[in-house]
Order: sequence, then C-alpha cells, then structure tokens
Amino acid sequence: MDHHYHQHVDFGLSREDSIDSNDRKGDENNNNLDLKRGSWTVEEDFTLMNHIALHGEGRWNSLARSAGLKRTGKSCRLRWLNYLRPDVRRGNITLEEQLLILQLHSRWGNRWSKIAQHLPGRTDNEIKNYWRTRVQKQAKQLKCDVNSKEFKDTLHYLWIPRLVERIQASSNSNNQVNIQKTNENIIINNNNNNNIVPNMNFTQENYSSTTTTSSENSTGTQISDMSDNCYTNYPLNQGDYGEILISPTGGYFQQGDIFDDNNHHQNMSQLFLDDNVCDNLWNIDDMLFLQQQLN
DNA sequence: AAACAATCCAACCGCGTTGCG
DNA sequence: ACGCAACGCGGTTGGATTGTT
Repeated sequence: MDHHYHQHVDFGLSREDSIDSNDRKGDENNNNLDLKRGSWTVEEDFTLMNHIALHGEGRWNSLARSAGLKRTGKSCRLRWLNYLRPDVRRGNITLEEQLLILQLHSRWGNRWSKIAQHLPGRTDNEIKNYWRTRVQKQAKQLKCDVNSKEFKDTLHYLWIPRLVERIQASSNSNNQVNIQKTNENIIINNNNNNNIVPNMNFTQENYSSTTTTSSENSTGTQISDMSDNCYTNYPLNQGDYGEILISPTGGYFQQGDIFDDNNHHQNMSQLFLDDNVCDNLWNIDDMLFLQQQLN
C-alpha cells in the first residue's frame, strides 16, 4: 500500500481549527464541526474518485457535500489535483525536468503554477517542494542566500551545465535524448516514447516546450510572454556549456569560484572536497567530474 | 538500541482573483 | 457596478520517515 496512507491519523485539533474565512462564507451548509482534516484515507480517495468519474470535477464545495465527504471543497480539490488525478506524476524528477525547473525559475521566480504548466503531470506543489528541499538546501550548504546573485550564478554556470552534461551522457548511452546546442539555444529532444518527458527548447528570447507521449495526442505549449520577466535572463552564450565550465568566456567567473556568506570569494574546489557540501543533486559522478576539471 | 536531529512532502492556510447573478 | 461564492496561488506547517550520534 502506498506509504501515504501509513501516516493517517486523526489530527483532531492539532492544527488550527479554523476554516478559510472566504470558504466559510461561501459554504454555510457545511457543519464545520464535522469537517475532517489531515491525511486522506483509501475510502475517502475512492469516494472522491468515484464521484468525479460520475459527475466531473469543479464546484468543489457542493461536490464535497454531494459526495458525502466530510471535507472542505478546497481539500477535495487539492487531493484531486495533486494526488488522485490520473495524469499526475509524482517523484523521480528527471534531469530534464530539473533543468527545466531551474531555467524557468530563474525566469519567473516562485511562480510555481506557471512553471508546473510546462512540466506535464507535475503539480505546482511538487515543484515547490523540489525547490525548497533540493535547491534551497544546496544554497544553504553553500552558505549563500538562494536569491543571491552568487547562488544564481552558481546555478547557471555550474549546476545547469552539469545537468546538461549528465543529460548528454544519458543520451549517449541509451540514445533517448538528443541535445542540440547553438549559440542561443539548447534544444532537448526526448525520443523515448515510454516516458512523458517534455521536449525543450531553451532560447535567449523565449522558451518553448512540447510534450511527447506514447500516444499521438501530444500537447504543445508555448512560453512567449516575457512581459513579467523580472528575473535575470542568463544567456546561453558562447556555445557548449561544458566549455563555459572549463574555460568561461565573457564572464567574470573562474572555474570553481563561489562566494561565502560574507561575500568573500572562495574556490568551489574547497567546498566540493567538503563532504558536508555533498548532496544528491551533485552525485558521485558530479563530484568526480568537478574534481577532474579543477585539477 | 535508543534518543535526537534533519529531511521530506501532503495538506493546510490566507488572500488575491475570477466569474456570475 | 456590485457583492458574493468559488477558485487558484504561494507560503507554511507538522507528522512520518530517515539519518546520525
């Protein structure tokens, strides 16, 4: 059984026992004392899925009532969108998805829903959790603020290039992914029909993302609105990311450069020899790779 | 083996936005 | 044009799990 059900407990009043004021106003028929909260049970999931299969989704407050669920509409909506929806994908965020998240976050910031729209099957909640647990953790270990220019530079001149390297290595070994690089673009074509992995086209001017699935009804999306781009737009300049890493051109970063929490320059080679700065985002291969480059 | 700490992530909350009568 | 109900987003919480001492 899925581990999520293991943690089912009756929270009782452990969480603040209040209902969203807006929702309370709009949900006078609910008896708030009867509303359940906390983890969902198998029976509740079944009830919700069955009801949506029969009647469709939407109008969540009345749906919750007519389904006989002692939950807020909000809770039902969240459970459906983040967990029960048939096309939702959870866990095992691929390298390609990591790359896309980093790229889109640098462009849009914490616009989780907007970012999620370009990762088929991924929810904003999962991407947000990924960012907080992996990316912010990395920043913490490097002792810099996740929003600092230093960390953003680290992402774009070290982390992202390494991700691209790993995607390339993967594509060389199993021919699933084809990466084309130009002076302005990185184009990732996923040829594996068994997985839902977005095809990506990173461009300095815009992004496009299309989904390839095993079926023929692939969907396509375009990211073209740059009007709300208030974040640093890192150009994918001067060709190969690997070359940037080995001999940066046009930038002021040297191989292994990073800043400490006092904004003092220090070298990444020291940080990455420190076991404390090892993380699953930087796997063993990454560590060896970096050390090779730094020697 | 036990106690404690760190991490993960599902579920929650508040609030801004949207849609409709 | 207005008010209300519902929706959706981003931030936060806290219990379970995993790691460390």
